[in-house]
Amino acid sequence: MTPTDEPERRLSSEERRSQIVVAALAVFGAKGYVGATTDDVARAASVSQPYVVRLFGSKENLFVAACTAALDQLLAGFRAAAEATDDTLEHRLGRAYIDLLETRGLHQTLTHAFLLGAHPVIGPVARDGFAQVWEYLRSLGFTAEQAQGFLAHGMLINTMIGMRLADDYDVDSRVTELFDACFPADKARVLGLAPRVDDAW
Amino acid sequence: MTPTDEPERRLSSEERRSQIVVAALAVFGAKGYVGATTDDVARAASVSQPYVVRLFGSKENLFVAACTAALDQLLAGFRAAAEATDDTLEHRLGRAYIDLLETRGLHQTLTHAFLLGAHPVIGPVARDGFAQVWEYLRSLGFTAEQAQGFLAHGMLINTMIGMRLADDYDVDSRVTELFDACFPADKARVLGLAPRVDDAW
DNA sequence: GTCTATAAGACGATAGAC
DNA sequence: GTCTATCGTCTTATAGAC
Repeated sequence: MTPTDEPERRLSSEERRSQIVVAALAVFGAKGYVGATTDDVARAASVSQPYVVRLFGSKENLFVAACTAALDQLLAGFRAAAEATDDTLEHRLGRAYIDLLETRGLHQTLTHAFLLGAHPVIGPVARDGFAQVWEYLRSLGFTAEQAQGFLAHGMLINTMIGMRLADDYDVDSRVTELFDACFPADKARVLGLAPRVDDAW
Repeated sequence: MTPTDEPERRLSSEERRSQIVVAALAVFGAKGYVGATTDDVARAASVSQPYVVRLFGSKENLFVAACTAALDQLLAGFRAAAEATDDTLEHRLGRAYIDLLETRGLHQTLTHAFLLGAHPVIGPVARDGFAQVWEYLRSLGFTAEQAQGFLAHGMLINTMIGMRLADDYDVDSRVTELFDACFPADKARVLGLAPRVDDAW
């Protein structure tokens, strides 16, 4: 009988699903919902393209599943940070947000979803997900103004990550200044975690 | 001889180009670079699809042209606001940014470009455009922290517009609160100008 | 649970007429 | 300056074998 860590063993449907969702986040994050193909995702997950479609029913479902997974991870990260006691609550949450860069494509997949508000299926998912984050921040005691400032900073981070601005750090002095202003504390960590232009998805 | 305002007269190449760019901003803004087709743009501009390709050479060129036009309008709006004297400089620029919602799709086309940093052609265009805005703000006397806060707020606005969050205003109380926090002064104007879910592009 | 083969459609781009 | 017709490619999804 094959040991459970054997690489080529058959995986359970659930294992494959979450494995494919991880690949989907990276691919959708880099290329967007329409720009990424189900074949891109399949290759990144080392399975065949029809199997991806078979497991999720459609590309649309896969994207929604990826968004849901991203939001779950985001809220889980926030919850863990909220329970810690070092530093300010806002700083802890901010650090948690940056730590999530380790899940490649998470921020950008969500950002892509946020941009597709006119899409009949993705739009509602995006609005609902965003509202959940808003409500969670408010439930932690953030005032509306604090929550707004926190989210604004987050959206700027998303933009810089999406632009692959880290590639120009130290090369282009204008960008260096922006990074320094944005991440007074953990600039180094951001530069280490940020995806780069030639990162494969 | 036909008067110059005759609707069906032949337009000069330059006139058509800018007319198509206007249509492209609306379409790319709503559907994204890959999601929007050259035929979508052609229909929105009331010309044939091959003609759009003929005029711009490729869809990629058209998108870059749309981004350039968006950035030009943005900087022009900022420059005009900088020369006024009512209100704070930051408030004037903020109002100018919101006024640009009248050019349908401008903010979102730029945001889509910002998300495609990994794209070999669009990525550099996005990074360069963003850097131009950053430098302009700094040249106006904004400190790095002020410019960062201003841009962060702008990115949050982009997100709310992209999500079509205005559709839920007054219906969904969570969103109402966010809007109120974001636009203490000109909430009504934003709600009036923001694109909605069923806006045709 | 996973693959190969493939059908069906959509899209960007070219050719060529007017 | 603008259109119609069309080619070739890419992509999602289905059928069916193992």
